[in-house]
Amino acid sequence: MCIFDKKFKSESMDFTEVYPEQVKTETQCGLSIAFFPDLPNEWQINLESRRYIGNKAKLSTWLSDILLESTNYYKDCDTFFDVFAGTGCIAKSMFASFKKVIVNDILHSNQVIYKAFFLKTAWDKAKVFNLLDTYNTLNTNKLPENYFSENFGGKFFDHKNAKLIGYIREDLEQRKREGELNEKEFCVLLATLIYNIDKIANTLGHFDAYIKKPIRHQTLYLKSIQPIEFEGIEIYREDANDLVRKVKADIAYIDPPYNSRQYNRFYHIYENLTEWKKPELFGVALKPKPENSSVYCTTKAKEAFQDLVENLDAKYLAVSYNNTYNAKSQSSENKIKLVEIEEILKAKGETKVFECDHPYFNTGKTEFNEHKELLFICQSIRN
DNA sequence: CTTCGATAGGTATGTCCTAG
DNA sequence: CTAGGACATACCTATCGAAG
Repeated sequence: MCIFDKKFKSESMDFTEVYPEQVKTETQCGLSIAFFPDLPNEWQINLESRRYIGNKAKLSTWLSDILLESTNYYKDCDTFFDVFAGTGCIAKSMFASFKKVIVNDILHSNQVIYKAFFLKTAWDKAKVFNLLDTYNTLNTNKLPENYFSENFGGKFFDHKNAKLIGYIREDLEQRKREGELNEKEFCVLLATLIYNIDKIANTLGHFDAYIKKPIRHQTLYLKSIQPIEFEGIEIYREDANDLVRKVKADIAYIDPPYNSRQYNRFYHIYENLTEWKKPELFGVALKPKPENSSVYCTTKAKEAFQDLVENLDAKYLAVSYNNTYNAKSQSSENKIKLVEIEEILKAKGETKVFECDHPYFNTGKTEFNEHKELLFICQSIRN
């Protein structure tokens, strides 16, 4: 058994003193030490360590600097509202500066991730550790076939890992049903599963398609996520245009999808795993019937954006944009033009634009010689 | 101490098909 | 013809260790 069981319960434990031994222990007993502060990054799974389309993690310093400087946040701003929060990285970077941070995203999986990382409710860490330990030491050869392995085995994951993932998810469901896990504990475990399978998925970062070449086996080992709990967090899973009619904020950050790529299609595996309703699946990529598609990925994007801005009750609006509007492929072309964004924001209030050279990543043949990440800051004219 | 090559990690688009 | 969905995938960069 692991020495951690006992030590973890001790409030006054000196982490630095026992630290090198603990790192070794971790690999042997499968118990994650990710909840311990001051450990090197390779032993933690952070909110940022996730593959996600349009991920703003690398821009968060630039973004928050501009945001905080240009909005006088320290004088009269208490509430930050991330309307399309995605990974939640930008929202997290605001915890130190605001009393209240509101996050919203339509995807179920992102919801679980916010609860796991941010929610400040009581949970039994030792229980979570022990369960992860159990999962990490399972004999994967003896696991039964299940929904996940039957559908995704040999495709998005190798068969062994798919069986393990399906087994763990089913086990979590049962423990939740029996009241053995509270919501926070369940979310931490499920988010941990999501973050770890992200690392071994047979894809190029999303689940719109899988790689057809033979799958290289990688061991699935669950390293615990490291929550950053925040008292002032408020979590929603609503249509952005509905939600803005209900909440108020000092600063609202708007980073919608800008091209026709639907996030619910990219991350259907996580949605499936989170909801665990075992839906019927279609097509080569085994996606369920579309749910929670975004109007921002369609030709109605401009109208939706206009409606959003008009109804948003915030002192400041910050809007992210990049100039990928001349892509060769129609699917990647921005649905809202730069001038349209400017126009809509200017009607709302005084608007400034900031730009940053963002080293673009591109698998295609379109050349973005001057790829820029833009940030609009609009000070709302309050009536 | 410097350079080079291997490897891991991260993120985006190209292209075809079909329904209306 | 158009829009959106389905299917498929590449390339750049940071890092680390070996070699010079």
